[in-house]
Amino acid sequence: MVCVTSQRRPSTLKRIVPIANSLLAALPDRDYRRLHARLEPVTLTFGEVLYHPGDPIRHVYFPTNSLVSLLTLVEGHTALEIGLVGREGMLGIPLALGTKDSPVRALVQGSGAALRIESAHFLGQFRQSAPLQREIHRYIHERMVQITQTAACNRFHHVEARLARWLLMTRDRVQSDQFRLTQELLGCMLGVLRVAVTKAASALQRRKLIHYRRGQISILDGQGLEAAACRCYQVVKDVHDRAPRGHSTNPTEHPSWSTI
Amino acid sequence: MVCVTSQRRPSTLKRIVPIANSLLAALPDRDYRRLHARLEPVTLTFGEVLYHPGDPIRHVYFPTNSLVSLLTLVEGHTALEIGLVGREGMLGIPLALGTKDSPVRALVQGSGAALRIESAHFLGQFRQSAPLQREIHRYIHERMVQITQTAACNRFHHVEARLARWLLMTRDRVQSDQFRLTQELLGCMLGVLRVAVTKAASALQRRKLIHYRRGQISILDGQGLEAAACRCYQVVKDVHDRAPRGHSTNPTEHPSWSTI
DNA sequence: TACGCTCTGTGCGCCAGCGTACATACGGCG
DNA sequence: CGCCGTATGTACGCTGGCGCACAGAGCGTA
Repeated sequence: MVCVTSQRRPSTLKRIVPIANSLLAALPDRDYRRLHARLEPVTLTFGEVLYHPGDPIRHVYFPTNSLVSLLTLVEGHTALEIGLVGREGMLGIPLALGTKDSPVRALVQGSGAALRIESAHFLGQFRQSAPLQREIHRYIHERMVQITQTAACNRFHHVEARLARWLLMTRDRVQSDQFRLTQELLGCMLGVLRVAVTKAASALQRRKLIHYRRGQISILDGQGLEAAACRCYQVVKDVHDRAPRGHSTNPTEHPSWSTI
Repeated sequence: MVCVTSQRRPSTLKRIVPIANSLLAALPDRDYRRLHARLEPVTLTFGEVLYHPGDPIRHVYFPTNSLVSLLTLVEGHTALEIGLVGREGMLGIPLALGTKDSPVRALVQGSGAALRIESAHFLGQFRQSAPLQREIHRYIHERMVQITQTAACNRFHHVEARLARWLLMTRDRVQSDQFRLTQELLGCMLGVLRVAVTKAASALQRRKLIHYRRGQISILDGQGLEAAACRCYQVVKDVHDRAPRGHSTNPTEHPSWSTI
């Protein structure tokens, strides 16, 4: 596991910490240290909105154990989720692509920690560090695949399968079989009415795949849930797992979402 | 209008030609010339498949007056379009992001010309030319917005509005009010049955917005069609139109899709 | 303990799009 | 000219999700 000691510089992190974000963990020490000087640990709380559509991006965020979902707003309509970002990713891709404003809303879905860096500093680092560019480019590709798959999934698959997929994706990112989430919110994510979520969730619960109680949800049978989900889950996961990443000293270092 | 003479090098293009692809046209002369040595003019014909999902990308294409649509395949299902590329864009984004394989199918929708370059050469140029990087980054962002909007559109809007949007998008890219296209194909694009397209197209025709006859479609009333389409059309168009591009000698050079 | 808020479950009429089948129109070709 | 393949139009039963309304259930708080 990659660790970094902040011995040479007075840092906001006083102790030896594992790098709990995959993008950062994949950087060579030299590049990470440079970045680290500008990184600020923050706590994200459920419901917080990090980006509003059309507003300038102030910070780039690297979630560690928090979870953020990206929503697109369609004229009056309730939102639709088009991306889910956890420790495997980052928020603020448009900056890396030369755009100042976020086209989407970033909503904190699971409270937790993240590292953030001011936009100007991020851009400076991004220009300097080829490894950072590589990692971020890889992640952008991953996210494009994710959006694409989600688009098709939303079009073709039924609520129950999509719900199962969403739960699995969330599990992978928070690395836990339990998390908080109301059906109301889930409706937004999936772009369906709350009642549709209720029906689908009830069905999954009857099949003993999940347990649901007042916003607290537990996955009881991951295998079964994967079977209930559409293939879209595997497709996106495969793209992530197969992607080569990091400074290739140890290729087995990052085999899956659940590894740093 | 930007023109390039190929006076200093024996070139595949023997005469002075306007650069009919926006991405290329936005490059400074120096960068364009370097690229030009490796560019090969090709003719794309309707139905041709440029990329198969999972296969390595052999060339990067810059359509000039051809039209290519990007389709994602979902297990057995008929395809779903998630991008439409004309003279304003390029094919082969994954290469620029460090991935060798195309995740989507690229299907030639409208016969016409394009410029292409071998992947290895493209990567060389991409690494060398900051303006090329800037342009492509801008375009990647544009395309992410496009996919995002399409995802939401496919979820929320009805076939008739989506059809209208698709026709307008195509018009912008081929710069003509007429083009060939069967309802069968349109069904794939929109992810609906052919009969649904028939109904929607008939409705638009009854309203004198379009004229349809055996695969030959004409837009009669662009204004009316825009009114019939969902806002998604404007949203994506605005992102394109507002984006600053090119070597900023003449900012009014590229106000819209219909300008080089 | 009682109230109120939030979250979840159920019912019902409605409609867009599905899936399928079949009918018609156009146009190229022998 | 007649044939055939392709493109388009129409019909009909089915179903998933919409939109709305309302009922119960858990939990915090006064």
